[in-house]
Parts: sequence; structure tokens; C-alpha cells
Amino acid sequence: MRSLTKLFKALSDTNRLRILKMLEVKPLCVCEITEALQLAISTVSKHLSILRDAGFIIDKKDGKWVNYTLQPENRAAILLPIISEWLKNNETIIKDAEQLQTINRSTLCGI
Amino acid sequence: MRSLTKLFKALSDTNRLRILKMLEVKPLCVCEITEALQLAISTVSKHLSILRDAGFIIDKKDGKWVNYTLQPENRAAILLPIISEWLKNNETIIKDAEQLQTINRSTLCGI
DNA sequence: TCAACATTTCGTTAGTTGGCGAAATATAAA
DNA sequence: TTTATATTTCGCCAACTAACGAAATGTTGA
Repeated sequence: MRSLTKLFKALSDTNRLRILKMLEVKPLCVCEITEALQLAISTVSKHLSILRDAGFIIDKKDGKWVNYTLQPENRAAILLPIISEWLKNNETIIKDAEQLQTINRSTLCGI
Repeated sequence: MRSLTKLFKALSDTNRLRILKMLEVKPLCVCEITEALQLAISTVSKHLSILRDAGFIIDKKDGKWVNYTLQPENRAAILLPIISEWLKNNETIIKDAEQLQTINRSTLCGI
């Protein structure tokens, strides 16, 4: 039962829901997410580890970056379409997706 | 977004998941749930208010009792079948359902 | 009205959470 | 090897949560 409550706990934070929805648009590294959410890097890293431990996302190292992507094989993934429907018209989520067009690693992380 | 995180927060506690699954068996009053979970009455009452605020259950007054039942019309209800599937073989949940056969208000609350 | 009972609300406490900056770790580039 | 950059881990703090018992509220029945 612990793994199930962990899963729901992971979803019970606004910033983590925003991260999941952003990863639905495209894979992102920590610094891109940090830029979008305007939080401390360490805070974002913690959120990502919570989402990873709950099975929602996976991390893949690429040089000095760590790319995070959705983990579609996990049982938790079944919740994502439901959440998407509920957040369909959410302003913050819509703005995040727009903002992602202008954020990119090359310009952000000083290529 | 707050209502959505509230919904997931409500699900991120073992005792609240047990309550939801017990209410799937039949409507229950606070004292029956208290007996099943072996918690203080005030604690159970608080859990129930959290589940009610999140839209999972409704309360209906019946004399000096308050009956709690699942709220099937709420959007949150879509999650219940998924949770049920995940908890299908959970020992605690199975025992709770068995125990409910022997717990009943008349004998418990001293008819 | 008064006593008994079911439930909620209040106040307290121990443990958890989300936030931050600083230090540690790891990789790439000079 | 040194420096710069990306990320994680650590230590701290303020806010929140789950638990309890006691007090308050509401209802039934004597």
C-alpha cells in the first residue's frame, strides 16, 4: 500500500503536476525545468526524485546533463490522461507549455 | 489546480484508502470505521472530512448517526476502479472487507 | 429537562514536507 | 590538471499533517 500512497503523494503538489505536464511536451533537463518553474535548482531536483521514485519519470544521463522523460510503462502512467483532462483548461499549465517553446538548453545553459 | 492536488492528497494516506475501500462494501457510520481502523474517533472524523472535501464521499445525517457513502457523481470517482485494481490483492484491504461482516452498528453502538 | 450517545471541533505534539543556499559529485572544456 | 557547468545531497527552517484526548455540539430517549 505504501507504493500506492507514494504515487498519490507525488501527484499532490502543484509544481510536480506542472513538471509532469511539461514532460508531456518534451524531455527536459533540470535547468530547463528550473527556469520554467522559477524555483531553486535543489528544489526541482528533489521534486524530480519524488516523481522518479513514484514511477512517473525516468532519468537518463547525457554528458553533464540529466534528461528526464515520462515513463510510459509504469502503472502510474494510466493516471496521466486523466490528469490531462482535468488540467485541460488550466492557465498555468497552458502558459508552461507555451513558455517551453522559448526555453531551450542551448541558450539557457550557455552552450 | 488546488482542487486537484487536494484530491490526490486525500488519496495519499493508507487509512483513507482503507476507508474508501470499506465504503465500497457498504455505507458506514463513524463508529464502525473507528472500530475497523482502531484509531481515535476524532482522527477518523478528520479523515472523513478530508475525503468529503476532496469529493470522494458524502455524509448524510440519520438521527444521531452520520452515514458516509461513496459519491459516484464526483469526477474523483473515476479513480476508484483504478485504485481497486491496484489494491486487489492487498491483505489489509481484504481483511477490512471480511471484518466488516462482523462489525455492525447495532451491536457496536449499543442499540 | 436531563442523561446518554455519536460526532465534530479544538489544542497539542511528533513527524513530514517544500523551500532555500552551501557543499559535494560528476562531466566537459580549457 | 584546473576551471566551468549541471546536478544531487545535506542541513536548516517554516508550514503542514496525522495522531491523540478533551471540550463542544447535536440528537435520542428517559
